[in-house]
Amino acid sequence: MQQLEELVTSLRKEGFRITPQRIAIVEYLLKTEEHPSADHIHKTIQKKYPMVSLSTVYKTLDLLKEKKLVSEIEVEGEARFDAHTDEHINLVCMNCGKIEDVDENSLKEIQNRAAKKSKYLIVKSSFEMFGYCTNCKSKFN
Amino acid sequence: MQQLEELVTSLRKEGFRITPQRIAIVEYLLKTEEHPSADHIHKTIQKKYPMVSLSTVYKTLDLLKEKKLVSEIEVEGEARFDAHTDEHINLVCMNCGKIEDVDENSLKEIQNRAAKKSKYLIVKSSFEMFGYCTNCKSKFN
DNA sequence: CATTTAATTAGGAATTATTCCTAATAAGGA
DNA sequence: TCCTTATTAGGAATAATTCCTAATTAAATG
Repeated sequence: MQQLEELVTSLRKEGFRITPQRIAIVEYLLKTEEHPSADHIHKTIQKKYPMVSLSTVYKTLDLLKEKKLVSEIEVEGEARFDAHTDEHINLVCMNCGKIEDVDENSLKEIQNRAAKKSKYLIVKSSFEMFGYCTNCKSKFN
Repeated sequence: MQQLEELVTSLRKEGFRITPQRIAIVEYLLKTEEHPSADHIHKTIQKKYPMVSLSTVYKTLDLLKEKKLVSEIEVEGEARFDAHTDEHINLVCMNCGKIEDVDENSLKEIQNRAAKKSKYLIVKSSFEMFGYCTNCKSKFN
């Protein structure tokens, strides 16, 4: 996801209104590496902007997903969001829930191969790995 | 997932009871290619065995997951199950919900690379691609 | 085969992430 | 500044999953 200014102007050009709620959400997503859930986003930005409702967070995330400005991954029945939209692997810690991104060049190639084999028209991919992060793995060996 | 008999004896050896409910669920999972949801499994086996409750389906799926006899993937807030437990790519049709498996040799290698880079201890992976299947894609071009 | 007992089940209630609904608000063009 | 209409807040509705408990039953034992 690009810079805040570019983003705002591009959304405005498409006829979307730039509200303080949207700015707060986008701003937070741009600077965090946490892969937050909707609820987490809501709680976090409420500290700074108390008047943001959870339903607005959901609605804004829908918009950003549609514009492909954020990507979504599902972890344990909960959606988590990320402004890193290139194809990458998400590593999910099964203990603390932390998610780390790992770049991997071959994903596009794999996607092409799968598309050819299956004859599906592929729109997006999601690569997840589950395990234990460096902090947590010592507890589970 | 192996044959029914092997499975049953291996579970029994571990002290689990072999109930008609569990047999029905395992039997169905072994023969279908549908990647059914818990609810779908429930509805399907109820035709043959009317006295199987949804909570038993959920509990049995938990057991099978723990024993790594089925794998789970999440699609649109719903878990779908598959007796195909080797690492593979799941192609999900965004129109009809059909899921197709595609084998891909390089997944293990990618997993190893990601583990090394991130220092995570990786337990399982999930590779999903979303798009339109051969039947549905003509409607969306 | 009858008895025992602990695992399993049915059924519904509780939980929880997400979506839906609507009146009130406010962004941005005129 | 005014007007139009997209957006929001807040809570109710929805739906998948988990939890709870009394009743059932698999299977070990004698």
